[in-house]
Amino acid sequence: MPSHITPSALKADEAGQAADLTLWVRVALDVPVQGLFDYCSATIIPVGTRVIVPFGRRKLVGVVVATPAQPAIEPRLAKAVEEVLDDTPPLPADWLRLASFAAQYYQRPLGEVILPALPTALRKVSAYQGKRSAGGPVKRMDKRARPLAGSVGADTPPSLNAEQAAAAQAIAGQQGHKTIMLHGVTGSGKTEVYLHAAQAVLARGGQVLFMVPEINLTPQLEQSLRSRLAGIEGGEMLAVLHSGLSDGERLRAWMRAQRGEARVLLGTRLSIFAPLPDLGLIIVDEEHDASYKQQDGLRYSARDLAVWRARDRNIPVVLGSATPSLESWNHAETGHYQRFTLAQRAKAVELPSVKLVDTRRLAMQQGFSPQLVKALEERLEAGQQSLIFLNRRGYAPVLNCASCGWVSQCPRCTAYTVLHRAGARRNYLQCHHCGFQARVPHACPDCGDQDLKPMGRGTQRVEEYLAELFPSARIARIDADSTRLKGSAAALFAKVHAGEVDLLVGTQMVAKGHDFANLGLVGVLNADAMLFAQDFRAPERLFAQLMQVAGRAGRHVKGGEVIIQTDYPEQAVYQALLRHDYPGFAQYGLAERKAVGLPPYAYQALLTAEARELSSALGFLADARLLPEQHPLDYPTVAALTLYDPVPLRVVRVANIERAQLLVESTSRPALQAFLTTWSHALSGVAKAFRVRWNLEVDPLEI
DNA sequence: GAATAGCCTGTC
DNA sequence: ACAGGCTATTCG
Repeated sequence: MPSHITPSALKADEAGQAADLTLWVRVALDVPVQGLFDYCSATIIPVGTRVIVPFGRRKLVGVVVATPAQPAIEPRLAKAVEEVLDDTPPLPADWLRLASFAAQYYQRPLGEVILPALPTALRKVSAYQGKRSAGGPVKRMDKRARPLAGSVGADTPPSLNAEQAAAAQAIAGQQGHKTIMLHGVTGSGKTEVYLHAAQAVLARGGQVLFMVPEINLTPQLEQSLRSRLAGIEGGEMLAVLHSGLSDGERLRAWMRAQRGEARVLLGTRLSIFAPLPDLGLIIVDEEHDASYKQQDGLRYSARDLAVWRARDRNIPVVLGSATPSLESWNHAETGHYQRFTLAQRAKAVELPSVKLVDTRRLAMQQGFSPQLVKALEERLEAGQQSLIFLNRRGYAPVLNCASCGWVSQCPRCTAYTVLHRAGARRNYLQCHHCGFQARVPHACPDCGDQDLKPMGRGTQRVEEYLAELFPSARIARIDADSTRLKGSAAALFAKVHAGEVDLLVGTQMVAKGHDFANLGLVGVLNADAMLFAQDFRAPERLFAQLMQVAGRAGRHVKGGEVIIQTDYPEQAVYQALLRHDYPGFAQYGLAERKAVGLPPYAYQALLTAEARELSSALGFLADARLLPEQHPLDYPTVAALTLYDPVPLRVVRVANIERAQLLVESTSRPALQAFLTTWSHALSGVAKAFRVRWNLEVDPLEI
């Protein structure tokens, strides 16, 4: 891709031939139309520059991606660029390469990748034209720029143990591209390795991109990065980028990254699209985490793009996790990634012991086994904290009529409504798929019986039961409901850290990041529900989640303990957890995947259709499936390509929209890619006829 | 007969 | 996506 005007156009210009005076730019626009749009310009506009162009009856911000000698359309049909937005430097060539790779790989028009990747102010015409635009967003930002965050005391890096030092040195000394897997249990000190390696890269003038799954859950990381960087030299070297920022803050962080003022960018998945001219190292912490996968719009994997970007820029990338994805683990096993293992906990506290409680023949009380209750008592007496982990919020997952069997169903979704308690007389039923809320009926709507019973339990009910069991214990609940208000999550966590809580009930929110000093026991309820989710990745996710939640116990107290209640203690996942044996679990999981031809031994894409009628969604998918047979000449001959039967989604109706999907699979990634390119272009035509919305996801995480 | 919802087309 | 124009349809 040329980064300047082409020689032929320049020659013509010099020669002064009237016909050839015009310069041409090829512009990417955020419209769901395949292709790029050519405009003429009187001045040279470098590739990577944003421009305002007329498009139909409106104006749009676009990005110049090429400067062709001749337009692809009849020259007199082309319009002229209206305004060149040069308040930012042109987007760098490597950034454009990343965007066009993502567009190709995820089967999207280039403009639909490039423009949404920019801060909103940089892609809105109204930010540059009109009454409130004074000088454009960048000038306005620079004008009101104030010094960022007060100074932080520098801290001295702790010394590394032998394992940490080996990993840090390998990363720091790495010349050129390499993907390094850092496999280390919770508390083994991965963060220290990242920080050491990052410092080495900073010292030789590189920028570091540090990605985490969710930034709000790791405030400690931001703090330690800040204080560590303060020790290097003056100035504010850290920028933070995530979706929780306001538009202005986001623009600021983005500009500081592009201008090279920020030397370390700490961010969530979207930060993979930040321009970083001196990028020298990418770190992907908790690389297995599903948050790296964007779930709407361009469905990219920030982890996979990080590996691509690092290879493209010829720099190292570190993938860190206690429970790597099987995809990454397989790359390490086959030698594509270099693996470092941190086997010891850095602070010399041993791993918590894991116990499986076989619940098949036990008299359970409100979901609690006698063993778990006894263990809770003991920890209470010892003055230690306990955590009950349950991945189900609300009071009870369904309300049920004891006499006729009626269940509380969402009128808009094929799902139950969940019973929530919100104080006396304020209980309600809520659908966790569409948000629908209803009052709790006094009597069964079908038979009028007043005997309506909550079935099963969620965090609220567990909290209630614990209060009954241990009346003097101080209990807190942390889930999406109790942390809805801004600041309430931080307040709850602060109470736990301050030792004002004895028993903590929580969903996966408590599993990530937080380091509880006085936590001795973790009890896991209802883990089996996760194990038998239909998805083939369910055991992998369960293992990762339980490892993570288990890692909360005994980080500082001795004799940390994890009790998992299950009906299936013999399952490989639980057996591996007993031994803290991720490699064993991974080996087993990979063998299973290989035997049935699932990823990483096959590549997948998922076509999803949404329509008012299920028959339209299924009809669209059925026709889509027939396309390659009907037009064999258009399609590359793809060996080992399977298009499965269209099937309704497990939760088929959400908010009165019916959903179905079709899985495509191949043993060859290039073959699958070639097929998808032809196929996706043909799909829009079929979709129109069926009046469906559709989405094609490459490398889906859930199928 | 005009008001208006749905549908088709083009966007350099 | 979005705007514009076209047509089928409904209502006073």
